[in-house]
Amino acid sequence: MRKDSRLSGVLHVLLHMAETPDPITSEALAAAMHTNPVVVRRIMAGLRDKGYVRSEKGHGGGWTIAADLATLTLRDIYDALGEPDLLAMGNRTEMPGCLVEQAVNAALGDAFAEAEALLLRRFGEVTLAALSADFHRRYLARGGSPDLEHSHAH
Amino acid sequence: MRKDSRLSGVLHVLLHMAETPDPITSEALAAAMHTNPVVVRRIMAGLRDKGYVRSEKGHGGGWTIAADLATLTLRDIYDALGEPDLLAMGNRTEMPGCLVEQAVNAALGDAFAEAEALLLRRFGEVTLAALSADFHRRYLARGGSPDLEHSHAH
DNA sequence: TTCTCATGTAACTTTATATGTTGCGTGAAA
DNA sequence: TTTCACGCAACATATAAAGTTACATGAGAA
Repeated sequence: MRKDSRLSGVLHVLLHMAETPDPITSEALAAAMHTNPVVVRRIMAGLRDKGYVRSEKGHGGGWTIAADLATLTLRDIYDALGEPDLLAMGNRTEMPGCLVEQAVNAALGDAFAEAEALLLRRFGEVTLAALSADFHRRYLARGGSPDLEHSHAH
Repeated sequence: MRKDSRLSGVLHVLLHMAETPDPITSEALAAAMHTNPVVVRRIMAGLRDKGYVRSEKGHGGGWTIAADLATLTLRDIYDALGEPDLLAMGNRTEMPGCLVEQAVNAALGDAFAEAEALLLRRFGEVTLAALSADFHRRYLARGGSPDLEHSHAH
């Protein structure tokens, strides 16, 4: 299974948006992430529906943040993406008639459920404001020279 | 990404094998799991290499357990499968130059690492003997009638 | 009004991976 | 020597993320 990087991607985009009050176009965000504008719009659609971001068409249009980063958590973003699968493994069949498989499912299912709960709990503990603050810490630690530092020129 | 069910499948197979000292053919195991004999051989190959099971060719051949179920853990089986990915999500890029992405990776990476560690810890706590015992509990609870109970006739 | 910019969305392609299938070779027992 | 069963390579299928193309829509600029 190819790993799903939408959460990672959308957080990246949001933190960039947090650095400026001006709208940023899908194209600019896509360039920063080395991907396609349509991909950006696609992963942002869920966030727009939840009201976390706003999009404007036409000249001067683009994406802006529409929520308080101090209350938005990674969990909110994850949910807005449609709660994609967290685990790459699962039981072969749910609700099996075979008792052997029931025993296996019970043991694995418990572990899987715990891991998922742990992830969701962690997601719920991290606000976007905290993430942004961490970025600024790294920014200063790196010397604090101008935007070049967090640009994507490679 | 489609979910990986090899661990679930191989445990199912092992518990069936634990119910009899006689060798069981890939074909019989495949029938129990509603899959293909080649798939069974494929997921069993790693366990054979580790010495957890043995395979014999020819008449009366098939698979037998070659290890002590009381010391074999789900973690051992997981490792024998080649330690497949546990999580369906991951960071977009490892070692990014972008500080924003570094901050995102750090936050998500911590959560991911914790969840993986939790799963591996849980896997290490469950022996195949415990799994088998759980099956026998379920078997008795269900009335304990003959093999029909854990057969796969649907 | 007309042109340009930027999003919205559907449809298609690409890529990666688990799973399913076929075919043939090898060794062991009847 | 025939049959059984595994070993394994090669190919096919299914699914989902990611990338791409094309076109419609709406908003501001000229």
